[in-house]
Amino acid sequence: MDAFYASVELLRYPQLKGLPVVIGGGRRREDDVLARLNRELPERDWTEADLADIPLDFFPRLQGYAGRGVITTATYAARQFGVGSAMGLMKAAKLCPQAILLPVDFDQYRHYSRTFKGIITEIAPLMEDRGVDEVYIDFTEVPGGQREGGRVLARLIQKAIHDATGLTCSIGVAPNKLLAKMASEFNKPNGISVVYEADLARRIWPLPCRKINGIGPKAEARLSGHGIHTIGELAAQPRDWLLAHFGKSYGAWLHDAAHGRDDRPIVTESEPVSMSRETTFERDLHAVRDRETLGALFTRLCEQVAADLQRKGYVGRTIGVKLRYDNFKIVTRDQSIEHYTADPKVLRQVAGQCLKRVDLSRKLRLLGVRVGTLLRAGDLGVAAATGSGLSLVAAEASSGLKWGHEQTDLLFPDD
DNA sequence: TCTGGGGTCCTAGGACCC
DNA sequence: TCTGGGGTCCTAGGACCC
Repeated sequence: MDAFYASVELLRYPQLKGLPVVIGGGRRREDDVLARLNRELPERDWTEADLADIPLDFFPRLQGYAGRGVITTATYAARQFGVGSAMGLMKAAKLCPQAILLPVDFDQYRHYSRTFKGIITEIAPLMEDRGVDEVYIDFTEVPGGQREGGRVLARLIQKAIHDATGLTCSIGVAPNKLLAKMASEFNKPNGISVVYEADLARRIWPLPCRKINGIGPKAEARLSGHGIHTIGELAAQPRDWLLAHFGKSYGAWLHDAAHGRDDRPIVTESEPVSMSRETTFERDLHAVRDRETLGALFTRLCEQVAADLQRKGYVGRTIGVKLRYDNFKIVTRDQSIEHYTADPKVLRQVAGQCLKRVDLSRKLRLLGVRVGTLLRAGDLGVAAATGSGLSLVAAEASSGLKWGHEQTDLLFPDD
């Protein structure tokens, strides 16, 4: 299989090119650049079309930021100061106060995301969605896909995306998804890298283990404890040694990954497993002292999840809560119920029961509500009828009359 | 001045069933 | 007194990714 990994760079203001910019936060809507322009320079009707004309002075700065937000993404100029994704904005403000702070605008991202993916599927239909700004493509069967090792097709996709959106895009091309993802990082932003199997030792092995998609901070630390820092050092470990120290499954995967082996196919369709909503409070809350605030937030989270389920056409039957205490410890509780639902009242009731099973003496920082074991709402009747019927038939076929009859009552409690 | 929100997948123990 | 093996479902926690 030949794979592409493409990710777009979501920077839309040409006048900010080369400047330190961070995107994040989101609570301070008054920071929205267009809103502020229309308030302070009302003689012009500022719209999306005028983004390139916005004077630099009108962009808010990171300096003085107060709040719990984190950085979603940052320009390369900002990263020079040591700021980057997932860093707290207040810490970033210390490192780079002059950086421009833009709020996250999910509606806008979704719009650009759809456009970007639409363009790609027109050219190469086998696309795997990996989030708002990233995709894998299998271009083995795309006409002309093999020219210059895929570079020609990559340039075509880059140009089409830029023409339609003004966004730049980094692309990695390799024999599989693992290597394509690593290749896409070689030449950012707006670059194309082609990595062949023969390049493994020269281009992949010198990289830190952390560059492998699937090795996070914990695994990196453990490897480091064994003196393993680069992918080459990882590849040099005997397979049996990795199995012994990292388990049968993860150890084998580590060994394969270090040797550039990956046979995962491109997955073009997938069903959601769960849906959730969570919120970090502006200040830590106490279950008793802030009971009303917390109760209202809790109800709202349930309503939001219910609305998400309904909008997307799903029901679920495992309902749970997530709490993060002021010491950052996370606990979860969930409960499966008999009937699938997307009813906010049912969610609130069951989630409320879950909440009773956790320690509420510590102050809370975050509260979340989750629904799992999802089913398409349209398949609800089908599952109730044929699902149960089939299991009954199977039971009778395998064990005769011994317990087939008593099952009948259990399987159709409401019919 | 600590550290968002929305996901997936894996592990592991216990209940329960055959 | 000691004792199987396989399977599924449920729950809790944790690593990781975008």
